[in-house]
Amino acid sequence: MKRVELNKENKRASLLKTSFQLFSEKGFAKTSISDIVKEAGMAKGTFYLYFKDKYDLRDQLVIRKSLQVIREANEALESKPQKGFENQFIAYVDHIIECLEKDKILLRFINRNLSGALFESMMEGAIGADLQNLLRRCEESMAAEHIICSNLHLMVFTLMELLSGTMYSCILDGQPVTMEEYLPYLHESIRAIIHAFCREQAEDTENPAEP
Amino acid sequence: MKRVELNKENKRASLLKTSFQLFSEKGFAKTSISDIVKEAGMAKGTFYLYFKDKYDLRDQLVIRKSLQVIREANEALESKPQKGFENQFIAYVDHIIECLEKDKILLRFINRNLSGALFESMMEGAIGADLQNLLRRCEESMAAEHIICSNLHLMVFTLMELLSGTMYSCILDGQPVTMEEYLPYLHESIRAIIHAFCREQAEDTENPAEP
Amino acid sequence: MKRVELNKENKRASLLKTSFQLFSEKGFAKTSISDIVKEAGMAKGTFYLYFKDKYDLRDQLVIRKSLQVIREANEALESKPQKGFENQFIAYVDHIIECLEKDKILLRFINRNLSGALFESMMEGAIGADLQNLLRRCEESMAAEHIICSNLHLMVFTLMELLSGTMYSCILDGQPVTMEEYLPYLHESIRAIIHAFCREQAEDTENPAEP
Amino acid sequence: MKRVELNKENKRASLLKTSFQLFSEKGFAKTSISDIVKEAGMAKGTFYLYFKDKYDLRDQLVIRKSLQVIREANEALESKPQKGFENQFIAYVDHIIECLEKDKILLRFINRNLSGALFESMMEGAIGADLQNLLRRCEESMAAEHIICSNLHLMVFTLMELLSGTMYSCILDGQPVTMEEYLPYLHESIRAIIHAFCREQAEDTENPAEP
DNA sequence: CATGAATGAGTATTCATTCAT
DNA sequence: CATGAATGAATACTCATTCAT
Repeated sequence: MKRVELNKENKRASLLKTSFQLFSEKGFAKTSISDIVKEAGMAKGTFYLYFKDKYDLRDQLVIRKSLQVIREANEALESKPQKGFENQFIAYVDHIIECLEKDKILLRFINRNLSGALFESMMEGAIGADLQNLLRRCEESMAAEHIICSNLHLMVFTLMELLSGTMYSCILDGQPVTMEEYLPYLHESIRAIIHAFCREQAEDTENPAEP
Repeated sequence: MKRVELNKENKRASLLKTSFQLFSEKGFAKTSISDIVKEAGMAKGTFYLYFKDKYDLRDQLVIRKSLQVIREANEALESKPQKGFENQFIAYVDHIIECLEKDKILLRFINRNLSGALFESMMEGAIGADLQNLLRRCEESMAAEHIICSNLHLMVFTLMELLSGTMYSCILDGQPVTMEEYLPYLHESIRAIIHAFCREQAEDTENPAEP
Repeated sequence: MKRVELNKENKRASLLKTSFQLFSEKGFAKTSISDIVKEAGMAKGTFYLYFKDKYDLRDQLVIRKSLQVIREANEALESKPQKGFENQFIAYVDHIIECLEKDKILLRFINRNLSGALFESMMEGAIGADLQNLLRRCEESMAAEHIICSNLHLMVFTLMELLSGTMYSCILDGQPVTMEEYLPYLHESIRAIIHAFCREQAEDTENPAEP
Repeated sequence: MKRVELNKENKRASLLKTSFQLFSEKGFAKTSISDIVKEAGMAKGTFYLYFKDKYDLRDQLVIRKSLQVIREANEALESKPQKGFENQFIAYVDHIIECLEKDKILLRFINRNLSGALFESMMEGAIGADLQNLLRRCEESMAAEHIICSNLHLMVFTLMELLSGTMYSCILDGQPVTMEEYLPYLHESIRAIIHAFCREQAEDTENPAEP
């Protein structure tokens, strides 16, 4: 029964916003549709005009929020380009960390609610496109720098799993150390993995760009 | 007196086993206590003689199952000792992977239900002791090989986060590749991270403590 | 809009009526919410749209029923005014007795369920206002008759405790005698207590009775 | 699981004592047999060796506790005899008040749990005998003082109802005043009621029992 | 579009009571 | 006598979903 919440105009947005708050506070399982509509200041029936059920709402929420993080990281990367593939990648990672460190609730939310099934469906939507984009840009950078990667997909996968796991622990729990303390080690680990996957192309003269 | 004690332990074991099965099949949220006791063939009230509630049951389950994996890996490691710290660690990881690849349900269960709060409480129990043990053994190995690690704790943290994230994806979803395909890359990544954290001690005799 | 409001009030009334019946028949503790809604012909959930729980329902019931008795006694008193404070008070008491003798279930219900805590909260609501009214009227009567009461509050308290205790025994159990038999003794006792608390104002000459 | 509570010897007494405490603290309805035996440090089954059920236990408790109060008042009265029937009665009342003011828990317990049905059954047991005793003593006192009471039973009934109602309010709730403040008014009311029921016998010789 | 009253299946939890040991 | 594990009926309460207005 809070406000009338920008009445009319944008009920869907209001429901998304309210439910994000409640899911973060009380968790998904303990948040009822009743709670959401009461907080959003509308009637129960209205919920079903916009979402199929609670799960539908959650999934839309995860997609929007994840997309938002990735977009922000992309934009930040474009506005401040780095020299060299390795540095670019690390800058990208730092943007994501910075973004989620500012919005810990979002981090917790994404981590809690990002199920495998949903993740795959996201990969075929806008997020997938964005990530394809990222991969392509990586390839370009590496080509420009004459770097050969044994398996780009798996390298990104490895790096992303490392990032998401450690980020969650350090940012949210400060366990085993805070993100600030961990960051140099993370950077080193990332560089080490990149080196493990990549090698520089042999001499320019002998190998004139893959004949 | 013995008969009765035995019977109790059977009851508890039966509840744990049944609920593990149901949680794995239908998920924790969609499994009711009714389901569990019906499947286990006992009265509802009996459940409450052994567990405080569904959450208590789940936590005990996670602890038992996790402990089991770690113990198995420890035993396997002891029975087949490896040469060198790096190889030892990789063998340890391989044991865990092997163990969870055989029991995917267990992997899914642990990953789904291992919340941060529970994890920390586990670290103060038997599992914590086992992991302390592991760390100590690492230290001994490294000392014996004159390897200096910049931060052993954070190295193990990094390696474990990498392992658990990739393991979940590859073993359970086969995404982006199967574990079999990913394994060589994982090994390389592990070695790379270890190298990033460690360096060999300078000359044996002279070694004037970092000149 | 009106139809719906009306329907709601009917539902609430139906629950109150049904539960009063059941509480009277089987007692509060042995009446379940299931019983009530079954008897009232509605769904379980509907109950919780109108009352917080069984205790809330009971309290609302006690308040309504008590108010009803007091209101009736007030109305009866106004329609048949008596001469003199003492007679007025006795007439008031007789109205209450008459009213509860006709509705023994109500008497039993009020007596059983009127806890101290609820009683006090009632005293701050409509019932309190009604009783304040009664006290004020008593004061006026007494002033008009030049009667001085050493402590009006305590007198009414004393009389009411006497009334409620004896009423319950005599009307409901016929113990030690029926109300009919006891009534003259009750009247005498009331008069005696009033005399014990009050005395007539001194001599006419000095204070010529407010001419 | 407290102590072993004077093990063997006196389980019944232990159960009575423990349950009195718990009933007083949490109320009868919210005290379970589990609570009682746990607190008394014995097994559930043991309860049923001594009491039929919770209601049986409560009733025995009420009887014992009530008897105790009456006995104490009787003993106190005998040890400090008063001059005159009226003073005797008031002394008796004061003893009861004093006794219950010291043990408010007991007062609350008796008031909460003394149902009409139980009361009657008590009247046919030891308590009834004690009260008969009291009545007989009253008659003797009055005869000795040449006082004639229009109805001794109803007078005692009236006085007792007045006493119990006001005592509960004043002692336990301090409402509308404390017992200390109320006591003089109570005494006056009692004397007034006694006077209303009794009159002194006219001259001894000339007045041969109401001509 | 929006409402919110009504539903009733479903859930966790309690507890008096029994009975084999 | 004493135990306490086992029972399962019973209870309060929740909540996603529908539908008449």
